[in-house]
Amino acid sequence: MPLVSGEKKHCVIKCRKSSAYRSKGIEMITIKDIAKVAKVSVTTVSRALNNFDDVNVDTKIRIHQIAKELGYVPNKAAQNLVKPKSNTLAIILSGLEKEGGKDNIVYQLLAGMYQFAETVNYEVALFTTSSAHQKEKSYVQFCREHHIAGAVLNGIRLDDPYLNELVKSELPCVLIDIHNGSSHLSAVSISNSTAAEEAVNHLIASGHRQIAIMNGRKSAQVSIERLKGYISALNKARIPINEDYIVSGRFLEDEAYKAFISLYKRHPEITAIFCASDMMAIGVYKAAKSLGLKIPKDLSVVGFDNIPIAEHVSPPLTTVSQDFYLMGYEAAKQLLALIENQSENKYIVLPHKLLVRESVSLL
Amino acid sequence: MPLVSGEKKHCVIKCRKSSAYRSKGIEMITIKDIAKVAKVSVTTVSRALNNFDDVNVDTKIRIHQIAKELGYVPNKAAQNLVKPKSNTLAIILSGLEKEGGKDNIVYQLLAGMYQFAETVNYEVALFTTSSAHQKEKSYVQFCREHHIAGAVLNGIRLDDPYLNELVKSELPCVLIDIHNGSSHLSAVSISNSTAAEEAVNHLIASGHRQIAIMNGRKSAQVSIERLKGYISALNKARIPINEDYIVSGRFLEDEAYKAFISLYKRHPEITAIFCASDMMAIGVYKAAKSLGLKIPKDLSVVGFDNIPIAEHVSPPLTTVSQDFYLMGYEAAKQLLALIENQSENKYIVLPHKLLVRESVSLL
DNA sequence: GTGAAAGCGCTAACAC
DNA sequence: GTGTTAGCGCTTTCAC
Repeated sequence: MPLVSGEKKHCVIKCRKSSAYRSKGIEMITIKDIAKVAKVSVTTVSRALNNFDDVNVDTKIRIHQIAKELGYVPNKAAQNLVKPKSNTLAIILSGLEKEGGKDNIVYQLLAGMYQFAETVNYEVALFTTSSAHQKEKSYVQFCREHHIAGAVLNGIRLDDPYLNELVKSELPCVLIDIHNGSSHLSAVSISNSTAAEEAVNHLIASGHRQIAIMNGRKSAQVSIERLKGYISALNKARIPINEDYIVSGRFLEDEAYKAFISLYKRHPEITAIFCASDMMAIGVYKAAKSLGLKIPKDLSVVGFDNIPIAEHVSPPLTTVSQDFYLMGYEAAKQLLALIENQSENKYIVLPHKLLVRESVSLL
Repeated sequence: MPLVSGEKKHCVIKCRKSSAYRSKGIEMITIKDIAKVAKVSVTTVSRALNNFDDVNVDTKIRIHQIAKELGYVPNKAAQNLVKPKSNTLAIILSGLEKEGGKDNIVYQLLAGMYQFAETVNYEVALFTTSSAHQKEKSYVQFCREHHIAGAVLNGIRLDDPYLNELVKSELPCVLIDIHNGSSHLSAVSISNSTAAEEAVNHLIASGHRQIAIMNGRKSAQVSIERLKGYISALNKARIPINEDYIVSGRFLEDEAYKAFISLYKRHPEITAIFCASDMMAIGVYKAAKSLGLKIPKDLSVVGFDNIPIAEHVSPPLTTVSQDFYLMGYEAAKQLLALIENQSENKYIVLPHKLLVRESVSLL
């Protein structure tokens, strides 16, 4: 049928042209092009490229060869459209702010997650709930739009309006630092209360009795846990809790700075402070300096996180170390389990470690 | 025509089902579903949702309403498949390594880029050229697969095998820290040679004559530029260049530590060192400590980058500050210009600043 | 072992 | 102002 063949030719030429246009000059080779050169059908090309074994070995080799020569690159959009399962994981962050990266936490999380994703041949997409789009687009929406298999969430507040939607949705999810008992949600974190308790115990063991806590945002579950640990340590040592000693720096250096100055003015009897993050500990260091207090002689401080700066401040900061790289890695791993094995949701508790440096004095 | 209507119903039910399967329980509402409820065609729905003005206002409102009620989320894959222009930018990093984030540079770049992308309603995809996939997948391949409009590249080596492919491809690109004269490539960086020259001048002005340089990897263009600045400063001050004073720490703290110890053993007459990165300066700090050298009394050091740690080491590090957030922002901006306006490629030079702290002594 | 054809969700001519 | 239709690139029944 020469007529049909002629029609086909015309069609192909049209396709080529439109392809060239659509990607502004970057010619896109499709399986159709390969099929044409190899003189087989697109079906065969597809099967060959996907290494099906119901295709002749020679044909397969030939097709792979041609694909390579033509510089064929599969079109993910087309694949996504047609494939039931996605192979991309999302990491959803509360935000990527100019001042927010100093603690290196997000970077480590990302690195761990990418590392794991790579070993299992998954891709990862990064989504931030930034100010501008926050109102318009929810996490679930983003994930659906992008054909995402599941998400790891970090830095989400307990009162986040979209958290609830997520819990109700069926999207496989792993929460970092939030332990919530929903069936398709897993969680990973260290034991924040235990870690905080150890930190405060260290202060107590060093002879301190007037111990304050610089806590983080109330809307963060870790703040709640760390406060719990602080209270527990004090209780066990039969040290009365002074509500006045509990202040918040909202995880911010500057806020902590201000909060400590105000606290110290009211309570100069304080000899030690436990900070729920190293960034806040640094704020306290600065406040102490401006108050003329020497650390650890006049004030002992313990931090939390072990960020890169912690070992470089003077005196080096005693702190609770967390492995955020591992956390990202494990979160991704749990996510995959949720996605692939339909496995039960789990709550993974990672190890932590109290790093004793030089910011605590023996009283 | 009740018959037709009946058929339609059947069809929709089928669609629903298969949709449910494909996304494991997450039911995907399509414009077809909306069309059915609104009793209009998919075209009308599409036009309404995209805010075309050739659709009746009431219909439009009604369709938006229904879409909202049904929880409709557009399918990006389908859109990408059909739309000629993409609205996603890529940021390609040399790697996301466990130990690599301490300097906070990547985070700032990301933050700046995301910030800009958001203002212009673009998305951004992050791609890392990690060890495992490096051989299999090139930048260009990734970008084509993902229907990406253009890319910002950071941390690419001059000898990167894929850099060349990129230059030859027609993908709009912005290189950070590499100034290359290709027509569809823009670049953004500070003036590294000038900045280095200023840093070394500061050392010279403080009375130093025996000045070493701890340079970065040779395969990085910034290393070349910073060395240029070092040489130029020395030349202008008529201080002879001693090849032995030029060592490399490959931008790594540990390498710099070792390199400095070895350098100092050979040349104890050195009174100052210019480091091409703060991380290396920190390595030098440690080396100095283990050598029993006091900074700045016995050794003056100037760093480069102004990473968060720099102000916290003791003594606080005098360094050249770069604004990486701005760099990411500008890179994305240039990329957009390249993509949209078909604008000429440009080389954007960002400002830098010598931050004098306390690591340099007056000789 | 291979091909024809349908269809994923969406947009864009083109007709009415 | 709205509907019909074709098609984006790919995978996948189902025939042969």
